[in-house]
Amino acid sequence: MLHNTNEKIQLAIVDDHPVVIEGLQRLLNSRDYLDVAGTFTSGNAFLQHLKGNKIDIVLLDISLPDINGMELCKEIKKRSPGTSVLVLSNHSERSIIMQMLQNGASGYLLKNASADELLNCINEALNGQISFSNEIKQIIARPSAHELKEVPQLTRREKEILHLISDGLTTPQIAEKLSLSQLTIETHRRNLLQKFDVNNVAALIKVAVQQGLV
Amino acid sequence: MLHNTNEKIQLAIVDDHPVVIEGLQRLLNSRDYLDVAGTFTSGNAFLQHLKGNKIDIVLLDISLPDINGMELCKEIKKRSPGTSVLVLSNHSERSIIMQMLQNGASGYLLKNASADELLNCINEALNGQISFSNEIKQIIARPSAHELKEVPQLTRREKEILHLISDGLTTPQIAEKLSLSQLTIETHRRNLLQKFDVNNVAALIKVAVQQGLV
DNA sequence: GGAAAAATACCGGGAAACAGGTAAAGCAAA
DNA sequence: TTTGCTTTACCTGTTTCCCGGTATTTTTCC
Repeated sequence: MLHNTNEKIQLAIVDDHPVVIEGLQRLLNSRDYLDVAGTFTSGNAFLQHLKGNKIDIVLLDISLPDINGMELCKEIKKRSPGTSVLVLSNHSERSIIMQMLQNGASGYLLKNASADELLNCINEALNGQISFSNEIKQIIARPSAHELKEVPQLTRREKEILHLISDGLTTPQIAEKLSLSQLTIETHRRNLLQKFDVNNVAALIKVAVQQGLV
Repeated sequence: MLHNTNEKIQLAIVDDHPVVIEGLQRLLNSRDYLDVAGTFTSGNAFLQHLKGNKIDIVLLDISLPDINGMELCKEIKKRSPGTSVLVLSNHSERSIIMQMLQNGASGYLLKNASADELLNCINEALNGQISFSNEIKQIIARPSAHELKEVPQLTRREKEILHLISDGLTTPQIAEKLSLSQLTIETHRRNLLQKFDVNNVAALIKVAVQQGLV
């Protein structure tokens, strides 16, 4: 995990604002254990670079001109699982932070984080750690009322049918699989829609996935 | 955040195994800044306790006899946002960890974590921090290939319609809202199903939510 | 300016889903 | 034993969705 002391950490920067890149370079070049191996203003350029070069950690903005930073993060982890992704962004929405984490980011800071905080997070991420700035930690630790909304209590059978619906099975298919009448499945569907107070399956599955039920 | 030195941290333990509770109590009672204010073998019992008592941090198992630990976590944060929830579980699946985080947990350790690690996480969580054991950090930092699956590239209109579908609007409703023909919406729906390689809206919305598209 | 992608719209048909209602059997808990 | 919940199943009717295909216009990009 931690590198030999005679071998510099290969770090890359991906941001669509050259001035941000320049500022980061100035800050990081003064650390003799870090080598700013490359800077990129587009996601595709960085992905190309990853093909022939090993990068230990990348400082990644989310808003990029070509690829969505969330997808880029995923692509980076797919192509080079050993590369740590540290998000450096102005987006402070909890849902974005959680999604970046879900997509494989090792850390997240806002662009207003201090230099010390950035370096600390870089070091922690290089040690295989999940690292956030304190500000991000407090955002994560404070879900909104919407995020804490209670889900209905489902019976065993309802859960089973909800899973099957979310897997894309139709009512006839579920009936066959469970050896039940299609009319039985229809009744269960109706009961699920009523419990979640939605009108159709799209809204049902959206809530169910968001709440971790499927 | 950090308490006065003359005031003990009120800590609670919720686990359905009395032997686990006892072991934790032995460990924690030796720390003079902690007060094990209560131990509970059921979620409801703890929620009752929360009504009249302030708890700074709770060590929470996920598998409980009455309430699902994920729902319990949500309920705790809803009723007492200032209470930190530190999950102590045998479940090491990344999806469970992420969902507990999403539901408001401030930290997560496996039950095989060392005493030092547990105490360290308790202290960090009390400082408003998100804290994990090193083992959990490595699980989070390593998403599976399934979790990194690429989502199709959607056009601007497709994204818009996908959002509306996930909000539960029907084809006629979307057509009216966007001032387009129902047949146009039908074509967009068909294209979305094809792009995601699914057969119906349930599977479509499931993937879209999981991938953070809606 | 041209090519390609995106967006719009159409057609017919059948299946699935939704909506409103009802009812009985089985199971679990008090 | 009783009560209440869960599960199963039925009925009719309407609406929506999915499936197979096609075509033209608009917009975007090279």
